[in-house]
Amino acid sequence: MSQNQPHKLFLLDAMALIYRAHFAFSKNPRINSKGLNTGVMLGFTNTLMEVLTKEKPSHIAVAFDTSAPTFRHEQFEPYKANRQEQPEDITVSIPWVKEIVKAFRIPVLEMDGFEADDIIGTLAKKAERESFTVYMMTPDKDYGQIVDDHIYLYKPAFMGNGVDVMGPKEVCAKWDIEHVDQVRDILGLMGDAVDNIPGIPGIGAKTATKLLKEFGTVEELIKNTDKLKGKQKENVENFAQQGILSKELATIKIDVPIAFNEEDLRYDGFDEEKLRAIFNELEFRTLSNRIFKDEGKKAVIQKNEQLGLFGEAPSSSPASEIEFEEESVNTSAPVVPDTIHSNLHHYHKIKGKDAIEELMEYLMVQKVVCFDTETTALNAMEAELVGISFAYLSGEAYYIPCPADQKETQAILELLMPFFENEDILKVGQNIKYDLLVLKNYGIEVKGALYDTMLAHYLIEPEGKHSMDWLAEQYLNYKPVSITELIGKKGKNQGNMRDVDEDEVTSYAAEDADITLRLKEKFDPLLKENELENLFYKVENPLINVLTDMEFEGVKIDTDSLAELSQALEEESIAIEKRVYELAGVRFNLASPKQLGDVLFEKLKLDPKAKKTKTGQYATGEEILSKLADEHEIAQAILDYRQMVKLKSTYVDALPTMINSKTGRIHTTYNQFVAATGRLSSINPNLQNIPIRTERGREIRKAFVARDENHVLLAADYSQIELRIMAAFSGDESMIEAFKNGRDIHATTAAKIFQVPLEEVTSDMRRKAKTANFGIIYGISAFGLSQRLSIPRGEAKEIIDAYFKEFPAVKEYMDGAIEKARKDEYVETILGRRRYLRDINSRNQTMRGFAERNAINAPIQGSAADLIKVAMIDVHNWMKKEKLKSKMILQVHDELVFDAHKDEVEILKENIPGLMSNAIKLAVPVEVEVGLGKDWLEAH
DNA sequence: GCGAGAGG
DNA sequence: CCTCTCGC
Repeated sequence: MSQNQPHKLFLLDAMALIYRAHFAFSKNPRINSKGLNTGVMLGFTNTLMEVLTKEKPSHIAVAFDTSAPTFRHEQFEPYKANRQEQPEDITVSIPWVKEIVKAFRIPVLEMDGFEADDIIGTLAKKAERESFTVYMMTPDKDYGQIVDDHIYLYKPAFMGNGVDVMGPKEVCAKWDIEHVDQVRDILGLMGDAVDNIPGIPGIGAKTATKLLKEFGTVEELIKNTDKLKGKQKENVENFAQQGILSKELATIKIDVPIAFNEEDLRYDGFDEEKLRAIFNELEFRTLSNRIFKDEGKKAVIQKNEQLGLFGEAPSSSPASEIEFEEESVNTSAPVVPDTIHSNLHHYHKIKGKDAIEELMEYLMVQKVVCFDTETTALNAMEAELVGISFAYLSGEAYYIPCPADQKETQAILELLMPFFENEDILKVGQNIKYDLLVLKNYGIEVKGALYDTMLAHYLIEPEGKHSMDWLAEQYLNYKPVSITELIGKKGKNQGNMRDVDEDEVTSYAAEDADITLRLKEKFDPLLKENELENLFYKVENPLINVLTDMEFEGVKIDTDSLAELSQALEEESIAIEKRVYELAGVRFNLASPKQLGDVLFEKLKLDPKAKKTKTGQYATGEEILSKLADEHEIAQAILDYRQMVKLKSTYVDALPTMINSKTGRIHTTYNQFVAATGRLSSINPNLQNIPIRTERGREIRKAFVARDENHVLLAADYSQIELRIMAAFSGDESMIEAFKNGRDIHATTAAKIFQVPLEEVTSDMRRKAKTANFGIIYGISAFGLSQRLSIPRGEAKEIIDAYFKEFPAVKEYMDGAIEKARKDEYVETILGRRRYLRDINSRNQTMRGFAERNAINAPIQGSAADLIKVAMIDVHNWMKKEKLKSKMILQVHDELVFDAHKDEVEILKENIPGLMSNAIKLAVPVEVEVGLGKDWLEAH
């Protein structure tokens, strides 16, 4: 065999896997029509199939114990005597399992006088010498002693735990020992109740570890009892022999007289006829369909052939070389992703009270359960439930259809209520806020901690895609059933989940829950590695509940005043449009920047050096038109027209159409996954860009009103929060000083950079300083500042130089941030939220510059986001604790808006600023301003 | 997909 | 610097 071909040997401990399957099915036994309990056979076959498809061993064997006594019984009579009588189901199942293994054309290894451990231990060591990578598949911890550079302990997935592959490092870490050999010493000292290995009395896992750290082996310990004290000394001395014997019993033999013959263990595919016959006998119809179905067969068998694994596939196939150079099973991803057809799973449809109640019994004893709702709409506030899926074991999921009859659905939910309201079960979901909101509309308040896989990935890879399909492919090499297959492409003609065949929805929904759960397993270690656990568990996940409540509440708008405004804007914009055509001397589409550009710069020739956009059009942006406005009436008219059209189309006319017919209010959706800096964003509609700067814009703000006469709007906003964070991070004395004394920060900045007393700061100086302050936060350049202030680049540079001279710590901080980014390729916020800046070392000036500005801006903008997120959680919890009637309804980056009950205005005003200021401790005072009013403009 | 403009 | 929505 050439070195190019894979040497990947899997050795399975049949007995251990059989016991495992037995216990997995002991709660709900599977009895076939002949009264045979087939749970063990099914569980074992599934595990075997999973190994073959997922890990693609080149060689494989299954080892069994025999009933003959082994050398261990001869050494120590009570060995394994403790073990209860083997359950009858297992005794009956063993011959079946052997037949199944044989039908897979996998060798069955057994030898009188030796246990499966010894056979596996011996073969593992022999195979390693033949340059195999060996995986010992067993949940039995004793095998740790055999683990070596190329021998791994492969614990199959079980009860919610994913596959666990342990090399020497992991084994040593698990027991806190120096060398894997010491697994024997540990077991020798502490004993093993299951196998009735006695050990030394009074020594458990902890003491064993401690003693071995000092003495290394059982033998050395016994020689040095003089270094022990008291009862421990006595025990070790009195039971020395028993300790030595225990170690011997726990030692897996590696010199069993068994030959290692490579060719015998090579896996060549299964015997279809035989396997079919066995499955028929056992009545494994689903499994049979899956394996023998044309698609399934292709996936299982041909995939392997492609990889050059089986038969006479050429050994020089480049794909196979690349594919199998990998050492670790986790990285040897197959080329073709698994799908619902090729992957092993059990997806069940659960219907009827009895079945649901039975499922509930299982759910209620879990610690971690994933669920997912299927609905009729994308908008959670308008969606009806079509079904709910649950998963708590990888590869296993349940789907409960919910009928269109809402009474029946309500009755189903009644049965599920104890699960959703259980405080102790971790609820896992992909974009779980959606599901919470759907359920909330059915009157269900989901309680207990949440775990959103989308959110997990957002923290791990802030700028990545977080859709389930994408994550499944990336992390699980799995291609889920696509939603378009079920309900068609997005858009007008997209079907409704309600109309899809129930079995198809079952597969789809159950798969979603299953995948989500499996993603969690992948993300857990990544969150830990990147130190994101605190942010994830303490901030982002708890925030989901806050956002759910806010979205559920929504906000009231005054449609009458908007209708009036619409009318006024309509008339005025038509008048201005007319005026523009008069001035231009031609009619054209004013709403088309392309046509406008041609009219302004080709026909009217307003600017011979007119700038163009990257697509070759003339640029007609606000900045450009503003410059022309002094000389040309048309420019100002266009600006006015644009403003009116913008306000009308984006707000005045759009908002009333977004009112929910049931609640009469507007419910935005807060997106927790899109802003790379950690901010929230708001869509459908975006309530984070409601106008405020212009007179007309403020009219729109006035239309956001309190819920009724008993309420007012209360707005609380952080004052200069990003600048304060900059001051705190840089530690700049004079900036911190200004904040501590509550001075006008922009005026103070102006006084410093223009070298005048505070009283002599003009409004123009203040404006420039204010722009400079914002620019600093954005990691600005002299060019950027000159643009914003419409001043020459040289003057802008002078301002920046003066700024850095007056605030030297700010300059240092900025340089340090870029330095850190260059080293780590990421920057982070106060709570450790990361932003990766992989272009920071790019040779492309533009890309590098962009990354450098981000290195400065991201930690500041992101820390401000961290702060308000924590504040939202704190305020929300406080309001809940106080059982207030008032509701938090909006968040606009540095501002929170409340629908405040008039009776509670005082208590809110007293508590909210403090909760917001103290959410995270900063080295500068954090100020919060509170306003009240019947509408948002007045409150702000 | 882009330009423009609303917000922070 | 970060978004979202509109109309072309």
